[in-house]
Amino acid sequence: MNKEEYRQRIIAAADRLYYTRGFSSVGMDQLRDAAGVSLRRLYQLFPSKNDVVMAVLRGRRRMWAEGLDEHVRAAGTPREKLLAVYGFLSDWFCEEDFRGCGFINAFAELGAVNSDVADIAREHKVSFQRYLGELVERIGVDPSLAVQLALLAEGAQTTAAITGQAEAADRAHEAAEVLIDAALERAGSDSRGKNSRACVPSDA
Amino acid sequence: MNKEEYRQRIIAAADRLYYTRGFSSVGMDQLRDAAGVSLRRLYQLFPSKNDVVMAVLRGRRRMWAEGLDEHVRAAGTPREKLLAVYGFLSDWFCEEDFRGCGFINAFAELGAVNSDVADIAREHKVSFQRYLGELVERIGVDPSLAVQLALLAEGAQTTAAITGQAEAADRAHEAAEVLIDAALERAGSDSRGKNSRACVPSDA
DNA sequence: TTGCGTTGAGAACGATCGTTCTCTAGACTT
DNA sequence: AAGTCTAGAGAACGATCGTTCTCAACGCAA
Repeated sequence: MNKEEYRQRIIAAADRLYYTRGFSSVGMDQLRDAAGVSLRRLYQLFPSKNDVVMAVLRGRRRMWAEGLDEHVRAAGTPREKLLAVYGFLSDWFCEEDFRGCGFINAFAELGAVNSDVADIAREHKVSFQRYLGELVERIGVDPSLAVQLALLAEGAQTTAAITGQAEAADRAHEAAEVLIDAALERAGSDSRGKNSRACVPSDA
Repeated sequence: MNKEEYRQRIIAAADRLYYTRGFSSVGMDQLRDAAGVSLRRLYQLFPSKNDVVMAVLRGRRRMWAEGLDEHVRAAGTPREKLLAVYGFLSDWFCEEDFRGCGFINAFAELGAVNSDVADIAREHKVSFQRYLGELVERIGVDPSLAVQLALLAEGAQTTAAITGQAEAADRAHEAAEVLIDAALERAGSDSRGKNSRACVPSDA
């Protein structure tokens, strides 16, 4: 087992522990036990706990982006791709140990006293908005739709985490349909002439 | 200065400290200094730190509900009342020390290891949904609109907190308008006959 | 085999934190 | 004035935690 394999073992164990119990309530000793490595090796690979935390968050960022993109790519039309975001959320919310967005949690717990954590949380959220922005661009509607859809997704994450309602993803999906279709209608009417509040079928 | 005044002083100081720095990074000594009371009196009024935390959260729940209701009552029509929620959020997000929803933060930091905190966070979110539910009921549309509007509000809170974009409230407001009007249209067409996807002016 | 570098196990250290205790000074009662 | 109760200041205690250190065991080259 080489250095990189040890790193991954540690990160995987830390991710599980930190996600389910929070960062500050998991000590390095528990992490050592869970990862099955010695404290010596742990500190050799990660000079401080903050390094573990950041490695976990970076790993989570990558996993999340890849999982989302995979889900979205499987969808057909641009409109379906946008809606696939909420399917991705729904699957995630139904996982047994779901406990909200790791970056929202990290920001809430450490963001005020740890700017590295605050930064990566911000980057994660901004890049999600950007990702939605690219999908929105393809259907040629106002970019502000991307922010609206992001708000629904963020809200679904915190709602599902705190209240336990995994259906939040479905409500977000329904709302997203309405918002997308309204944006499409508006784009359609704008391109055909100003001030005409046209009535276009929602599956246009 | 009587017992109750001391309690309020302590809760006010704790609220400020906990909200801006998180719960676990604020010690009882700092709270003592900020509140200007002796450690003895502090423990006399709150037998443990958890009691302070819970008192802070209960106070925040009341303040939040009152502030929101005040804002909503000032609005005229039921539709405007629903939209006033996002005006309330906008004002809040622009406050200098805004750092997200205190209950989301508390849940993220302590929810996994402190069921009192998890419970009050859940209660807060559920009662917000219920509050929106009552407003939605008055305009006679599908109750699921309340959940959708709640998702927008929750999403705006985390987005504004993490990315610093106070405009999230405005985007949520715009999205809420679209969702409300779509629900009104749907209710209108349902009451006039089934399967007629009628085109009703959005200010109906 | 001897010597050297590495590793694991876990003790040790220093800091922090929640909580309690001590000591002292002042207020109030009789 | 003497005694009693209360309260403030902060030391002290015990636990926890991040981090480092010790020491013995092991692998391995010469």
